[in-house]
Amino acid sequence: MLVKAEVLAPPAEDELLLLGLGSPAPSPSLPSSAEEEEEEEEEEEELRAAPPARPVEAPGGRGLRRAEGKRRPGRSRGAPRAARTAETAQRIKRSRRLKANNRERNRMHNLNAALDALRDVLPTFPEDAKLTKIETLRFAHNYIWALTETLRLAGAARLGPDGAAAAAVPAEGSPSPASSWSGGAASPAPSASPYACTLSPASPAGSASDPEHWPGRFAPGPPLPRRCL
DNA sequence: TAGGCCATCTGGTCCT
DNA sequence: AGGACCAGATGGCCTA
Repeated sequence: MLVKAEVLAPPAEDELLLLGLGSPAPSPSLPSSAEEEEEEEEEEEELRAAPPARPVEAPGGRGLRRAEGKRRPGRSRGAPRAARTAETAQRIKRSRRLKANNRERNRMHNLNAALDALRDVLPTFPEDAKLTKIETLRFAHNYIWALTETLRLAGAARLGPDGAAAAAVPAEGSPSPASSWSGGAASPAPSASPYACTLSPASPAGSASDPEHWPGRFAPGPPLPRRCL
């Protein structure tokens, strides 16, 4: 998956253009590590091109005073200072963007890893069925609700028919975890058996008349979802 | 082929 | 200033 995305990621031609770099042999399919390397190189290039104390930005070239005695050879052929400054600014901007992209990518990878961890603790059938992100979240929500109900019922049974509310268990009528789900849609009906199909993400999710709780392939009744059911 | 899902990029906003 | 977070846009892959 990750590999696919990275391999198929379009070559950042515009980046190279913006950077004004020659052609650093950009393979159309840059693995992320290579990409990062390239970015680091860009960073270095940037630093080389525009170190913080670089006098280019200083008006009047104050910073050059030091070397003012001898004119730097060969510089005269370069782009005008203003152009170079603009180019440098653009490079810095671009570099920051790339860094931000990297962080964002990592952030999403972490998020996906957490989602995978969540998938791992959710019972699915067949075993290797992979829930989508939204399915995972909904299923987890419903699953927690079902477990909570189990505890509650078990507690109630232990305390006898009088039904004193079991400690640490949601009292009857208290909002189930689903109460704030799907934009405040009603929680799973207490009367509905949440255990009818615990292995299905669809199990306890609200009443059949609640479309918010039965989205897409989780909708009750035929057709059966291609996964998990 | 349309629609769903996904990864990534991007610019904006908020926080430290 | 820089990083985290977020939402919109985009494009690829897959399935019905």
